[in-house]
Amino acid sequence: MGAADAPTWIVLGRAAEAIVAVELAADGSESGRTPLSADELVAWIAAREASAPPRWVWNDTPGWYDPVLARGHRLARCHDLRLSHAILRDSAFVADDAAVRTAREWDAAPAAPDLRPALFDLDRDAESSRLPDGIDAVLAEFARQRDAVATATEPARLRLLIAAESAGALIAAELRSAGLPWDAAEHDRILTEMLGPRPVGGGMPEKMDAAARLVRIALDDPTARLDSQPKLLRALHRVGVLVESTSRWELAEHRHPVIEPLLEYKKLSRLLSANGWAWLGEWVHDGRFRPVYVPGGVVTGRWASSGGGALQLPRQLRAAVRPDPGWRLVVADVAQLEPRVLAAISRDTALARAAYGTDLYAGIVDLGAVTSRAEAKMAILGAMYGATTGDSGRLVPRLRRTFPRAMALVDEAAATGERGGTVSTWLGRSSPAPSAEWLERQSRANQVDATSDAETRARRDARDRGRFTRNFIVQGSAAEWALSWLADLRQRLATMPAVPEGRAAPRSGIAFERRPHLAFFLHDEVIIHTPAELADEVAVATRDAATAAGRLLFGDFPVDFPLDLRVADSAGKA
DNA sequence: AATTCGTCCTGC
DNA sequence: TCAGGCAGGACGAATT
Repeated sequence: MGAADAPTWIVLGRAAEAIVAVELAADGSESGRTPLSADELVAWIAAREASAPPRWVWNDTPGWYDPVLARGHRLARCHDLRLSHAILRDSAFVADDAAVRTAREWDAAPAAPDLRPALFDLDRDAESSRLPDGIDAVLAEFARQRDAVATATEPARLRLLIAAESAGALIAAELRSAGLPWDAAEHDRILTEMLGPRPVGGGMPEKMDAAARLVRIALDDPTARLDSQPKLLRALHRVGVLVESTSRWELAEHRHPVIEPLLEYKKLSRLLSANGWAWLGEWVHDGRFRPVYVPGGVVTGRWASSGGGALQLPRQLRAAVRPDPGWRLVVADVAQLEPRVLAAISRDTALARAAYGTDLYAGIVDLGAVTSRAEAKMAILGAMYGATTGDSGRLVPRLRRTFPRAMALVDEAAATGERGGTVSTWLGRSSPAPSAEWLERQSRANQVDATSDAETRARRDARDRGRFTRNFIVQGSAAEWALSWLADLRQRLATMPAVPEGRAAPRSGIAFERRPHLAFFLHDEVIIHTPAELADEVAVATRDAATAAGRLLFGDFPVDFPLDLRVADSAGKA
């Protein structure tokens, strides 16, 4: 079959006793149907991908793609029906009466990460996945989704969003497969340096114990319990440290001999419990940290993670992120992504110009809106998060004069949210409707006999929701840019040469992991694991992908996305 | 005993 | 690290 005849989509689903692959032409008409046994499925997928990559359509990416990855194959494109459904169901770009909105059986929450290759166990009970997987149901949902996009007010943007979201699903699976190269010995060294040697019998590490002893001396209580917030609070009160909480920032405001060792104890205790030896043993195997990424796990479209705290790795441990011998890490993050995205989606050329080719905050200082970089940063964050008081809130009005378009967009988003309306990101992900309780409290507060208490609460609810919708359009649109960046970069890396098998980590027989590949993603940062000789080429590709993502989403609007990028032997600060 | 809630700290 | 958005994880306390 020549590329001209290649199907646009191949839809996978379950039939009576097997799996069936249905090929669809560009107009949606069926052009082929192949029954497949579980055993032959992966080989068939790989063969079809090799001839002319279609867009694979399936109910949920991990169930179908993990077994393909495990057998060493990578796929270029997919359409993830679950993720796309969640977007289309709520999108304000989609017609109110679109059938996709009422297909409730596709509302399944992101499945708890199921790492077993359950898909190919034809006898598994329906319990393990509540998502439809029968081929007729899958084809019907795909048709509903294509119809919803075709009749939407912004079909091109929704197509981009669905493609980016689906690419994210592939990337999440590949990130987990490849893992983040992790030097357990270096991690152990850091722990030993900070906490003391790993205790053999389950006791407290030396340096933590030393800090605890100093705290107990200062508290004049040899048996004080430091891990119980209420007990610690009472002990502090007894020695005259009248804090309301035991949080670090409040303790730091007091002067007392107990403060310094207590802060030290809390720091070490946190390190031990969150990322100590237990974490290392549980999450790092064969030199890789493999968290579960959850694309679309956050309402705004950001990814969440489940297990291992992948999105909260403390800075002090990043030195343990190390490439394999002969390999390098390319570590890149976008400088001030969200305000740049705000400039683009509001078409605020003044803000874009302040950011262009430089440090955005410095650019704002140059415009005279504020007098220091620190003020610029606080003002911008306040604008995006809805600060009304304090230093940040005080600075926001100055931005309103300097960047009226950008500020009008976020202010309008907040006003819409306060009224109970929904807002949408650049590509069309819409905020969820307010809860029934929220609406109930608003309407109760509007009745003539409303108590002032009810009015106060409703007002606060409304403001909370306004801050949410204000931030939603910025955070969500930034997530769309980041996904586009990642998807573009992934395809560039896929064209780079693979090194011979011996040059990759021993565990990795997977072909794409023998060429430069994504190893970590965190909102606006990416880490690529690459053979050393390709590192410079990867760095260029990473920057080019950022430029391409900006063009794809914002056309020729003059906003740029400069990267802080370095090639390194460690993800820790050089 | 098991589950949920609150506090604290980490990341963006 | 005061404020103002989005998260996850550990742990102890409260609830069932």
